[in-house]
Amino acid sequence: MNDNDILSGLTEAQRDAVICCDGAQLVIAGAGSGKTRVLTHKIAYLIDQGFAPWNILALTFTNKAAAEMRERIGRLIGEERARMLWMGTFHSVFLRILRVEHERIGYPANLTIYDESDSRNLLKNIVKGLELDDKFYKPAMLQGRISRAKEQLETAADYQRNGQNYQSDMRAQVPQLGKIYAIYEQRLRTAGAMDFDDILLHTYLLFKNHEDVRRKYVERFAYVLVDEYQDTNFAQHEIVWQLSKERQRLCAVGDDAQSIYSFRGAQIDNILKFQQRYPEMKLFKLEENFRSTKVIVNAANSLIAKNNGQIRKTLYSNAEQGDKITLTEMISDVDESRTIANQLERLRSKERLEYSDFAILYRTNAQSRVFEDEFRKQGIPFRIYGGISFYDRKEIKDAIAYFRVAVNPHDEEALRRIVNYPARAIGNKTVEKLLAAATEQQTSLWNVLAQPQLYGVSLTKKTAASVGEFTAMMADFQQRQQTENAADVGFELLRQSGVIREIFSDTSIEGQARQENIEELVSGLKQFCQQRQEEGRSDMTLTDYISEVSLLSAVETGEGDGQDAVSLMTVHSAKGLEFNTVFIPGLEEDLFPSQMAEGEKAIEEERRLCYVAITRAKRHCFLSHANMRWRYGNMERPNPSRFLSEIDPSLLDKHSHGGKRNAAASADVELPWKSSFSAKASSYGGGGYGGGGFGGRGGYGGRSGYGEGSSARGNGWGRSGSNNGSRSAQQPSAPALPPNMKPVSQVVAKSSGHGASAAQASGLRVGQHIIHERFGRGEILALEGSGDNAKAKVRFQQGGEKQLLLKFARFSVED
DNA sequence: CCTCTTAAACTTTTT
DNA sequence: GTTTAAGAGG
Repeated sequence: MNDNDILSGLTEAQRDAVICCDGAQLVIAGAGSGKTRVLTHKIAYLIDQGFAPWNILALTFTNKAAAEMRERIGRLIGEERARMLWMGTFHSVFLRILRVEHERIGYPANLTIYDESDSRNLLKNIVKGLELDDKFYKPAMLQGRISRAKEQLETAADYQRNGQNYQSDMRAQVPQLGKIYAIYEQRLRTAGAMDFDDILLHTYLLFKNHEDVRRKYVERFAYVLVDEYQDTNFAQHEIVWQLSKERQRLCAVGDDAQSIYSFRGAQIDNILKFQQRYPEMKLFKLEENFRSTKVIVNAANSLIAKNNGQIRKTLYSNAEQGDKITLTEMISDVDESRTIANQLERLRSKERLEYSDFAILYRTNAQSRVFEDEFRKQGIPFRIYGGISFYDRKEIKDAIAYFRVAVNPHDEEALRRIVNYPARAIGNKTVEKLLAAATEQQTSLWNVLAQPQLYGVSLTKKTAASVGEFTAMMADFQQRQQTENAADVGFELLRQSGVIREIFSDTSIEGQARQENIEELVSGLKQFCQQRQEEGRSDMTLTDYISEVSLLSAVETGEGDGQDAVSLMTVHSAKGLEFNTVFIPGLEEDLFPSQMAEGEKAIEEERRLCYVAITRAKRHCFLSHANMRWRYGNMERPNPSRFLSEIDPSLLDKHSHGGKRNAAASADVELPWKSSFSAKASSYGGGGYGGGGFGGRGGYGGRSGYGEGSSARGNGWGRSGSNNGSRSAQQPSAPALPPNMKPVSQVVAKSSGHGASAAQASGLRVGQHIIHERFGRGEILALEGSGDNAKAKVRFQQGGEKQLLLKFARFSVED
């Protein structure tokens, strides 16, 4: 391997960034500009220049990114050498270091990691112990505030010293937070556990308080590379500085336009601060996008241009112009999923694409549901990324908790989880008693459990026997796991503890799923050991396994990437990926941008998120928004996202479906393209996307019959008057309502929202006969709900019983 | 001490 | 609509 091989195939801009190895460099790499290519080739180049692989530290944001980079580097310089690189996420690399240097920070080498739910449990427990009101001291909120402090490298002592924190805690109605933080920190320490933020905080403190240790790692890491620098938080920024300040052999790669993690403490201006901190640094910009068509790049540019304060750069594409971006207005979320499925199939056969060329990128995981249903119905293979992770399942958490206790018995959260699972007569009361003693005497729950009498806890004979048996078993495994491999100990532990018996005695459907999960976990253990054996490594104890598994994210856990399937994932998970065709549904206010996004800064982040979504597409991009969406068990009528009107309209091809917002909801927003759609939209009208949709979730969408031909069409929701004149061009056949056929919604609308019952609001009563526009004659069986949710249960002469949402249902009362 | 029922909260993104 | 937590009863 020589320079030419490494440098050939790079553009001039890329090559410049690769071969500059003196002093700090900041590479601003636009979406699709070959960022990973620069990083991998640069590492190969460094090794070619004489750097040893084990002297190079490359930090990424996700394990997946690290694995992919390692593989690509392996192809350049050979796998063996690639394996020797220090490459991984901030958390995994520094956890590894903390284990080695544990004595310096007063932690055991076998420290375990608390995930968010562990942390939250602990906080809940602390709040309870302090007898504070958990209405004000909400665990999730406390966790957020403590996390933010840790990201700012503030220890509990620092936190309490800083008066501003107290002010802010007073305002948030949690004046005791400083105390809680201090106790939290102490309890973590007693448990030999760290939360995610601690990994960074303690790394920082380690380097800060132990200059010799810092020097050791400065020596080791002759060259430091950081991917996705825009996603680093303050702690990460500082640690990088600790490691690179003398030699400044540092290369940071990032794109401020793709910063989407500020909610988690990422500071976009770390990139700006980078220039101040490393004044000699050289700036490189990669502005040519090699991924997407001109249309897609320009559309993304037009959107992101609405943001202030970014590093100036102009992303451009030399690829073909490409098709316009399709923007479709959908009737409902179900209509949206169906339409997208159809668009997908049409494009797939037209361009002979694979399913894996497609991705559905949504804002929230909850949105995956409708697509799941629809794709299953149509037989479209799909794969959902994220959501409930494998490691979030109860049975897996339980099993892992056993592993954690075998590794680190003081791990309180894990211990509490398993001490009475499977049931072994160590009930809540006993645990409470033991825990109280442990907290009071500043020791771990395990210590008290192992020697209750020593800590002044008296137990009944029976309980004491159970406790003794349990602690003896776990103590045995704590010994064994130090020498035996993870697969053997892990399985034996699950068997001996009774977990296997417990899981496999349940033969219900759910029970079988749990069995499969446990089997998968065990085979994962085996794989873990086998792989390391093949690599000639000796680190395959449960400790090694646990520390790896605790830092995996949902997106990274599943396999089956080889299957030909459509990818369903959140925009966040899609960062760094690319697809031939991308669908972005749910572009609606309060969804994308999220309703949680308050203030201009938050909106800008949502806009960057949308930018990320669009730039995942290589050739085709479909945007859509629905006029009705089922959320939290309610039907909502969202407005189109502001982002849609921010994209250069000349790059959009706008379509609309029949169903329209009703008068009440549509008066406010006038879509810019409302008046323009006409001819093109009709091509969508013909299919089967007609009206379809009355009443509850079960009723609308495919189930109760869309595609009933023309009768259903044009009879969508509340197309009454004020809405749109232009529509008539498309649907001239929309009949005027018969005089007596008033949508009840008009009645309901007046009195809704004040808890008026269905009966009160509509003036309807049980037993009345009605004539429904589509379902015909029927009798009201029941009225329920109130306001917008008022529903009537109606039995129709043809078509059986249906739930009608009075707000939308169109019928008349039979005289 | 366990299990079943009912109430409540909560749904943005993740190392 | 969903999952999770607390309460009552066995």
